[in-house]
Amino acid sequence: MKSRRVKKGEMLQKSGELRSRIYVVQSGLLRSYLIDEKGKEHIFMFAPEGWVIADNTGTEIPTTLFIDALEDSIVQVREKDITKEHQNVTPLVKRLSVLQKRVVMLMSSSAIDRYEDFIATYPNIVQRVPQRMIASYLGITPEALSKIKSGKLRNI
Amino acid sequence: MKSRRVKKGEMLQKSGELRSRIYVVQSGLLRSYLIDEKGKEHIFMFAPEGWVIADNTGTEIPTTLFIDALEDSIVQVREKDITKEHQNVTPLVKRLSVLQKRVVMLMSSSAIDRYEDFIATYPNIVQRVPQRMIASYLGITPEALSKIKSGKLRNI
DNA sequence: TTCATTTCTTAACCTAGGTTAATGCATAAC
DNA sequence: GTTATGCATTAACCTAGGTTAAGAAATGAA
Repeated sequence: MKSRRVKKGEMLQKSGELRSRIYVVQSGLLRSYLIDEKGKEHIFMFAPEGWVIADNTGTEIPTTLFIDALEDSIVQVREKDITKEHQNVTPLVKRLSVLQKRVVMLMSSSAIDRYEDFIATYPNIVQRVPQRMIASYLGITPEALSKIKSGKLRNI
Repeated sequence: MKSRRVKKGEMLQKSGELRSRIYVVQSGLLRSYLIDEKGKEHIFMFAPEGWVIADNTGTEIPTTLFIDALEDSIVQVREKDITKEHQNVTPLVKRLSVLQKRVVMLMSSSAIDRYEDFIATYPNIVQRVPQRMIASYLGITPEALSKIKSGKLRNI
């Protein structure tokens, strides 16, 4: 079980790769994100200590996400095909459940509600990453996030 | 392995239940959806022949979705805890990948692009369900979908 | 069949959030 | 130190998509 030191800003995976790995974060902070056709960056998830980050691992589908470090980090790298890890279905189901909630939020909640949910769910990430990345995770612009924080945008 | 006949409109699972099952659709069409705080319905997924539909199965998390039949259907009901089905990790990973794409689309694409992607991905579902359900799946109103179809809303 | 309910579309108007641009701060690079 | 680059905020303006409402078409119930 090898661990690896990653410097802030270092890229662990690029979109389009065929052999993706699973990264278990032991310390620090990683993120996965994509770049759309217009060149815009969208953060898919943050992974602080204890979290797992991966993308299509164990399928023939090429990766669509980039993974890099937002802080100096130590990560455990699992080369193994996720489908071969019989015992680890539960984290998969948990990730499904997290993703399901994310879809639901994106479909049914305003940016304000999503922001409040984000703060409640990831209270310790808010101070560790720039505002523009939180905006990116929420699916809004940094300007809109500023409006929300200053109360210029209000839920009815 | 028991199969069950379900009449159109019949409810298979209600939000809030603790023991959820896995439904494998053999014929017909199921959907899962949620109802938000404002009482609005949001379709989470459609499941035609061959698809699997489930919600937090194998976790302690209560279900958040309703599941019902949009057509008379025959479904295989699996009572078994999803985590116990060692060999079936691949469908889980595939569902993760589908959900991941859904999040990405909701974050980065216009309603028009999402509609076109929906048609390309699920060509045979479009004719089988009412427009308002497609709108609900896309995260827009039926009125907005009408605008899109009549060309009154256009991508730049 | 008839009446009622739901579905789809159109139109007028409205708003959450995007875009553009300017300004003040931080970092980082030299 | 100075200069440059990136970050956050604000403001003016814009637009995708929501809301409300009304009419036509389809579906269902009795």
